[in-house]
Amino acid sequence: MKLSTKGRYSVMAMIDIGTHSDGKPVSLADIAARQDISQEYLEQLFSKLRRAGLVASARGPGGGYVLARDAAEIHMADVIQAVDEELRVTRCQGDAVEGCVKGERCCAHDLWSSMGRQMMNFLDSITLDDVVSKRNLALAASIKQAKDRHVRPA
Amino acid sequence: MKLSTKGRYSVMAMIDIGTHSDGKPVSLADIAARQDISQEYLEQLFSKLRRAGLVASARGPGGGYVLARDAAEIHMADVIQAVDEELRVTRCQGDAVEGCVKGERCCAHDLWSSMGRQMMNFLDSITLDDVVSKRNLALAASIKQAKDRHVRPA
DNA sequence: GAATTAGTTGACTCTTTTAGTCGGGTTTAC
DNA sequence: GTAAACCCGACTAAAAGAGTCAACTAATTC
Repeated sequence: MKLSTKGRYSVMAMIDIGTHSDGKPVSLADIAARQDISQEYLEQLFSKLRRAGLVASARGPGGGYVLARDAAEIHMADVIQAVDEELRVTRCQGDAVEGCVKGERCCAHDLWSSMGRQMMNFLDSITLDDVVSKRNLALAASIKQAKDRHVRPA
Repeated sequence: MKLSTKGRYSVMAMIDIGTHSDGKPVSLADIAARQDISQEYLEQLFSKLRRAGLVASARGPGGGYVLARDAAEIHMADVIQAVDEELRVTRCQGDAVEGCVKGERCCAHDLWSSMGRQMMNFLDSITLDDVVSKRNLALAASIKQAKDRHVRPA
């Protein structure tokens, strides 16, 4: 139950671009230095981020990466899904029933799929802009309050 | 971003006990057969579940495991934490700042800790009894509705 | 147009974690 | 006293995670 460094680093790098780009591309070398991540590893990640349409690249001197769209239109779920491949909590989720016990829908099936939806909703509700401008805390708090009203109903 | 089989199997096994025990202990051999999990592996997991005070064991013939307390008092978070050690999404969460970039609090820090809280709240809001009696779906739906009202405020 | 900067790609390696196995115990009901 | 169960630690194979390396292409600048 943990996020891999791929997801973490990608989010950090996206925040870095959001923070340091003023229209100009940001080079991987700069991100690597600021965020203390190996540049070669970043290259792998950005290859995926680019293919996912989250960043655009500029080659040559002065090149680097820029956000492919407005920071307010980039959701955390997009970033993590782009590099981490899947957000599924377990095999036995979604439509297919494979992976459940003996070909049947396992007893915990609904639990896992609710949980997956829950996390997905959370990550989808926060945009890169929220994080860059530190608005996430307030948002998360409001969600938490909403949730608390429904936790363990008496 | 996925749950290990430890967590999955443990929940399945706990549900199995909740379903098949009528006061009597349930043997690991039975659980293993019904849930299609290796008995030796289950032994490892139950060693942790027992130490966490979630189940109690009875040795000798006719022995096995029973829930250590009422199913309504056992939360999914307890089960998963018992075997999966930690529910932290990243290293850089909680009080300590180690693991963040260069000894400082990294830019995504608050995001990860909100997310951890979010998942924790979810798993803590669902009890073994909810899952055994299939009540989890309704609960999850109510949380989801509450959340939707706060997502992406205009 | 040569040099340089920087992205692009794929393969490769090292390490850690996961998922399980194995072999021995100990307790207790019958 | 024996068989059914739990109990425990060590071991291992396979997969995933994390990171490196080398060679290449594109664009800018002098």
